Amino acid sequence: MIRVLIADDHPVVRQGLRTFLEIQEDIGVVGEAADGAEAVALTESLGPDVLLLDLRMPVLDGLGALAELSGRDVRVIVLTSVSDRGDVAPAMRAGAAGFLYKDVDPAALVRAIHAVHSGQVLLAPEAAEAMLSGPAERERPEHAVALTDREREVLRHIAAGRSNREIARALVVAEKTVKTHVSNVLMKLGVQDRTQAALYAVRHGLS
Amino acid sequence: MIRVLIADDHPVVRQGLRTFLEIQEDIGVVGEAADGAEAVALTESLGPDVLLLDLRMPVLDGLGALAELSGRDVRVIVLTSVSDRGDVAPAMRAGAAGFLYKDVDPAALVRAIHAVHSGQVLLAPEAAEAMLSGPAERERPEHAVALTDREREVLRHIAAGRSNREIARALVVAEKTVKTHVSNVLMKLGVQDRTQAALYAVRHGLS
DNA sequence: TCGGCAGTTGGCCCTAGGCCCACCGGCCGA
DNA sequence: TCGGCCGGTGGGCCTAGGGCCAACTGCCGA
Repeated sequence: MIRVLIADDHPVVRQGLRTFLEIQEDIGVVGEAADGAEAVALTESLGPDVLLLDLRMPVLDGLGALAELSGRDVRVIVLTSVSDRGDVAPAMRAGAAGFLYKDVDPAALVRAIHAVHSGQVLLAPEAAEAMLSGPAERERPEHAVALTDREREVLRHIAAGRSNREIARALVVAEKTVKTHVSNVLMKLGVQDRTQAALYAVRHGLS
Repeated sequence: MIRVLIADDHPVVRQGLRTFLEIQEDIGVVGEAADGAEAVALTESLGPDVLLLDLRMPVLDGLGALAELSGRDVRVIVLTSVSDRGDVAPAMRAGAAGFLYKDVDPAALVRAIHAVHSGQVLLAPEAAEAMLSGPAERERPEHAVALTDREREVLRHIAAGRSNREIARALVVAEKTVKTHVSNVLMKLGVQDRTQAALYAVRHGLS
């Protein structure tokens, strides 16, 4: 009997998975978590064999949960609806044993649970491709994100770890001007702070 | 019915695999090849769905056969007895959809054939590890830098772009505690702020 | 037993960072 | 000509971040 914990912020998804998995002979659902932190806590208290883990969740996202669970005796299958190539390698590196998308055939999901439970690692085709092409084959979302030349320049400096003051000195403008550009960059990238912007730049080859 | 071709230079192995696979309901063995070149030729003439391919074979080895079969409509599972990490990435890059060792549990092999036939990619644990550690077998300067376990954990969260408050929530400690760890991490890494620490972590494979 | 290490937490404080308002001038296409 | 875009700048303000002090507990080896 493989004990499975389901972590997804959508109750419908959790219910659907639970219903389907519990009609399997040798799979039992031991619990459900609605966010990453709860997933970690329940993993510790319930001791599941396999954790089905969404990536986009509140409080603590899937990658954060993976980091917390590093070293734990649980096999994690990432089950995500978002096809972001940039998620695959970090998730696998953080310890995921499977990376599947939510459109996976249910029979294939059951097989994946077995495979992963037996120690193997399993990837959806797109995820495998993302892993194989590696970090070099990055999208260039600056074309999609529409940063101005100046904003791009400021982002490069952020991604080099510089402070606003240092950037202002380098560009020979007021620090206030840099702050304006930084705010615009953060807004356009949809991130909260410069650290996330720097990570974004590195991950998307903007640095 | 999944049509399988078996390529291995040992008759006993071929016979054993054929016997076992043919008692499966939905798997049929369409042929056996004793070397890489024969594997390629039979793949072309018999059109199997899945090829079980040994790596160490005469005439043309497994990697060579993979290169020859590139673009063909066949899913290849490498089944090798040799645990050579250096074989994994080249095989996967050459188009293998699975990488297993000959000590694989027979039930797991059947599942692997199904998974691979459905388009997924599946790796034995050791093979997955070889893929993840990658060619850039980076130094792990955390050993040189001497971060404590907790500091390393906090650094991972920083490198995921989280705020002190978020990290505190995730680790179930006071924000003040996180700030202390962050300060220690910054000092030990010799950086000024969290952005630089995050970049350091990413660059040195600590994330 | 004692000292060092790790983890935790508090008080205090300063400033870098980021948001919200506003304005200016130059350029360019409708 | 006018409006939008871009780059530049200022005022004001709040808080997240980080440094500097301190203290406590538990663990473990000398």
